[in-house]
Amino acid sequence: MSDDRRLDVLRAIVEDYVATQEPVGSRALVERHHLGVSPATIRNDMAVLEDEGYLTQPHTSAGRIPTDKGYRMFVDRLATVKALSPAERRAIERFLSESVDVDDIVQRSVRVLSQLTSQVAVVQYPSLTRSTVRHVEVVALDGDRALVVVITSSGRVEQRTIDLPSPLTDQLLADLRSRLMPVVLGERLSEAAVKVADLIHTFEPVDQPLVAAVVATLTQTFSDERSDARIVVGGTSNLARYGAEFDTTVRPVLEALEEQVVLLKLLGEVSGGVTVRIGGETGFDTLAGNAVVASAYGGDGSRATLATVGPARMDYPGTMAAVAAVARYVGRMLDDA
Amino acid sequence: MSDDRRLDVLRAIVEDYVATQEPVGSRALVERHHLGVSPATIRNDMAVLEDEGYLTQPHTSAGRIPTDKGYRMFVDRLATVKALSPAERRAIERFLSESVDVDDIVQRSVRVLSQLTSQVAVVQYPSLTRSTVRHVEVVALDGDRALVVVITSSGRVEQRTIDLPSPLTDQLLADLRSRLMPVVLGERLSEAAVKVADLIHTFEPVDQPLVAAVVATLTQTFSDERSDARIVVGGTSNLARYGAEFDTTVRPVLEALEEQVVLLKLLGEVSGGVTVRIGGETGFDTLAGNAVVASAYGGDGSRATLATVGPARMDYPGTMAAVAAVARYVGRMLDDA
DNA sequence: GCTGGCACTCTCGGTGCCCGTTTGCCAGTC
DNA sequence: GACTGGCAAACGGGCACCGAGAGTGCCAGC
Repeated sequence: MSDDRRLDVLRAIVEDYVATQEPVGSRALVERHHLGVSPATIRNDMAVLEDEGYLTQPHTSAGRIPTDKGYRMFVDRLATVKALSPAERRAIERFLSESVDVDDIVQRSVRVLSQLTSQVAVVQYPSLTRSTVRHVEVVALDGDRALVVVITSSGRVEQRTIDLPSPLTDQLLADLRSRLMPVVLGERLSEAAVKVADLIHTFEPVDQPLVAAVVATLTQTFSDERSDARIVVGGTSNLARYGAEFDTTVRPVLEALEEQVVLLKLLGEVSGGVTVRIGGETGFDTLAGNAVVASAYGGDGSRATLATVGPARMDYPGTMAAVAAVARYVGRMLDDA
Repeated sequence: MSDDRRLDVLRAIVEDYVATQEPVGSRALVERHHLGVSPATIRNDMAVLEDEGYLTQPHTSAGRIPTDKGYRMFVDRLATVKALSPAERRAIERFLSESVDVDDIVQRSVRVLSQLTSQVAVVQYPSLTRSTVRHVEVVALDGDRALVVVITSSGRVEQRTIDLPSPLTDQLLADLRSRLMPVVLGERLSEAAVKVADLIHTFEPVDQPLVAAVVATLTQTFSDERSDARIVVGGTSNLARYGAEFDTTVRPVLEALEEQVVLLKLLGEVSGGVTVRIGGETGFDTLAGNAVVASAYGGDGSRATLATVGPARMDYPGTMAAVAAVARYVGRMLDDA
């Protein structure tokens, strides 16, 4: 028996099932694909594929549908890459290039990604930790309070209000500014957090408590993971395409998408290019029947992740192409900015 | 025939229908509420209420369900105010008080509001236009670019990158800073936008193009509506409680919630305290069968709106109480900060 | 190794039936 | 005049039943 044909059969089943969303039988298969053999032969292949765990049948006398393992095989070895159309590329590029700031880039990415894939899109804000310090500002507020603002190379602005142990004099404020900037400018956030700590001892003992308060806040801001934790979700109305039972399929996904923890984990384990995780591979039982297509984006200054979440029975080549394309454009935009 | 009893009947029907989600018949009604009359009498009342447009029946031999007009009457004249339990109040207060910044406050508000009401919650960012300028910063970037940062009394930070006609010298930068701040500090954004424009002429003619560029960006930032347009949506998984048909009830709502335009309109027309809009009153056909409970929050410095969206058959007293309470706490927090 | 044929299984849609609920109406009562 | 009890009629939900259709597994034959 030819192994090649069996794989062809698996590919054909995945493609047909994705297209029709209905279990595919041996006859329909030979009719739609010119496999050159009879349904009976296909049935034998199917039986083997089922034994090996690539296929399953909903009930005894129905066609086969792929298992998670089947999809995995399809993605790894059977799918042919599908490039986006030039029109789609242009649309992505044009839409994203109208962004006015980082918030806007993220918003637009979510939108374009969900529209392109008809799935739920998830985009993480550009990472702070790998980016560098572009500016630090300390602003005196009323009373014994101050505002610390950090601006990073990725264009993000983080601010914190602090309660000071004593009032901030103009003199000290100027001092702080002039000494802070040279130390941290251009440093990676992790470096800056260290360097700024050394600064305390260069001030007069009287001022040290106050400086320490400012420095503590800065350190906290520099090493804050929260901006990584900012994740935007869009396209949830695409969940309607599930068509099927609401409570068993859509609801768990909606709930998962509202859990920061889940989102972070889904996006966190992506290192390089386009990664696909199917069903149990996501690490969440509630996402059974679903798959996540993710990709890192951006260079050192803004590295983070974006992804789509959709039914396991999705158009993998198309989705992967869309995710890759959006990741590429978003990365380019952020690194240019 | 007693008008009072008819209204009691309407109230009872709304309450029962909200609780059971099933059409309520005359017998069930007399059993559950001690109305002191027989089912037959109730039937007569029901017939009148139906004639007047407060009730309808899904089909000939089923119980009655309230119409939008029926809910409206219930909300306006029949609902008894339901206060939140002390435990709930404390929970809201504690959870919100842990917020570290404005982003966080908004996030937490959405969360607490959706959990409290088991509905979809929508919270608009505090308005910029009514708040005042706390700080303005101009930062020189590489080349001929600069970053303008505006910090407002409501704690929001807005930043813009600008391409300058000529390089920004240290001297000019210092000049800009020292002259900008006194002019705009404490001014309302709308005022500041005007005042800052007058500033151009106080600079040397050579510098004016560059200053003009900065001022233009500032003006734009001051009068930018975009931050009003930032709206966070949460609790969409509560839509699962609709139980019913997905495509006809849940999908339109999900789609509406992804449309900024719709959200803005829903939140925009709320002036004072808690406002309820039922079915067609929302102005969107796609929200038929749903109701929006909204409230403005915050004082002059941060005025904006939050709301919940849920099925018209909702627990109005409870939802209204929750919306009012969250609005109160959020407003307090923002005005303190 | 592939094929056609055949018996078997299972789902799905349609039909008919019964049951319970609720209504509307009417005649009777306080 | 307002309320009540009784009663026929309407209607949906649930259930069993049936036949059609699709698909499988297996086997004997090429």
